[in-house]
Amino acid sequence: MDVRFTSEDGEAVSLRHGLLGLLAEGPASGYDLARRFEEHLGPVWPAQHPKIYAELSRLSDAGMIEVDSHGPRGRKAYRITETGLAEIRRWLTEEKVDHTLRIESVLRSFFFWLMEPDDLQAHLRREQEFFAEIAEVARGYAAAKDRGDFGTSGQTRSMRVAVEAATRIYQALADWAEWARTVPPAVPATGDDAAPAARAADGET
Amino acid sequence: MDVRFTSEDGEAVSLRHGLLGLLAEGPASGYDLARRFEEHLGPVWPAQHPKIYAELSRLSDAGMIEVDSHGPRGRKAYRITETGLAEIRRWLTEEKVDHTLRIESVLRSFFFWLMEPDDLQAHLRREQEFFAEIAEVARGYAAAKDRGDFGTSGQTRSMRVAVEAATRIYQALADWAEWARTVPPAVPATGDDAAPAARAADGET
DNA sequence: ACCTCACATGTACCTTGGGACATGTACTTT
DNA sequence: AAAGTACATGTCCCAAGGTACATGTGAGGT
Repeated sequence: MDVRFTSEDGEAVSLRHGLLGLLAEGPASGYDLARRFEEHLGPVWPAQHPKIYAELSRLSDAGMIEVDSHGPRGRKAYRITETGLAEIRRWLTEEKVDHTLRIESVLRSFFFWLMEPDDLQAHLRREQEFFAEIAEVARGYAAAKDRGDFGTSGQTRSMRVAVEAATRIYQALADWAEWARTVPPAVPATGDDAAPAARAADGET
Repeated sequence: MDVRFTSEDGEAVSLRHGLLGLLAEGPASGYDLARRFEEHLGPVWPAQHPKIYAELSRLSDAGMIEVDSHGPRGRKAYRITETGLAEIRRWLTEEKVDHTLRIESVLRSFFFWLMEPDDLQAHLRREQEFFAEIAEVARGYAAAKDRGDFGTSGQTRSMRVAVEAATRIYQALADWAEWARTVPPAVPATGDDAAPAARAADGET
């Protein structure tokens, strides 16, 4: 077949491999996958069902997956093929990892100096609470896995590893937000005007 | 003016506010911004110059920025306007934060069970080294700021906060990778075949 | 018998992101 | 004087993401 998957040099695409990975656990329909994406990968990698169905078609055309069964209301479950399994294994071992973070909270922090100190404090408090909360949820989830609530299969162990990442990252962000609240709000500014910027580099043509 | 920025309900767009934020520090050209994006926000928020120029045009049309000066080789420096400054402040204080992580390393971990134990160990070792390395770089950068190498302006303090986030997150990821290496590689498998999956739902057409 | 809700799959459109390609200018080195 | 490099701005196209819209089915309640 001739389907072009990776533009020329072989860049990776996430949704595709996410779907292959989930299908490697066993057959599932687009609907199932949409839910599992939301439940399991949700906070880490969002995916909407239209994209999922579209991607499934493409994967099917490429021979990476095939229809496993037809169910009640038009339900179509897909099964991963040897080709698909080989592809996700290749991706996991050979394709280099994209390490960019893309965390909006962090991006925003570059511009904290533009915020009123009070607004910033309130913002950081909310952020801290939020991150601490999901960190706690993640910890609870990790504990359940450690108790063996979900068995000891390879999938479960991998989930456990992923959950550990979530725990640590969210906790790190919660700690960070807490720490950030202790950073003094820069020099006292001019007094009458709270806007410290926008003048700079006085005009020449 | 009538330019529609945020599709209906007011969703945020990152590049736009990233540019506004950088311009709030003072006038800069597209070229400058492309470099600053790469140097400062690089690992957190990648942006290519074509997008930057395009976005600058749009921001200019919207009255958020305006041409500040013309330089040597067609160089056009932009300056943020009051409107633009108000917009980024509004974004910072009013717009709710998107907390999704989108970290490929973590996404991959969901599928670690598909990897050969040896490959996985090698992978985790590389990941650990990589994360530890940038964490160290970030720490060095933080130390330089703490020594006051870059002054004590609001911008610098915000940068310091952002760097702290990078430090903590990368360190968390390094620790996570190290921890993950100690997780036993699931049940011993069948012995003759190292591929534990892909059979499920055994074949009929 | 009807209604409603969860299940299930898709199309259409618009925006965003990324890479390739194109163009031209000033400075610096040989 | 020529050549190379860093500066500087952009167009074009395709892939990917996100939202809205459209459609139909089966199970369970009233």
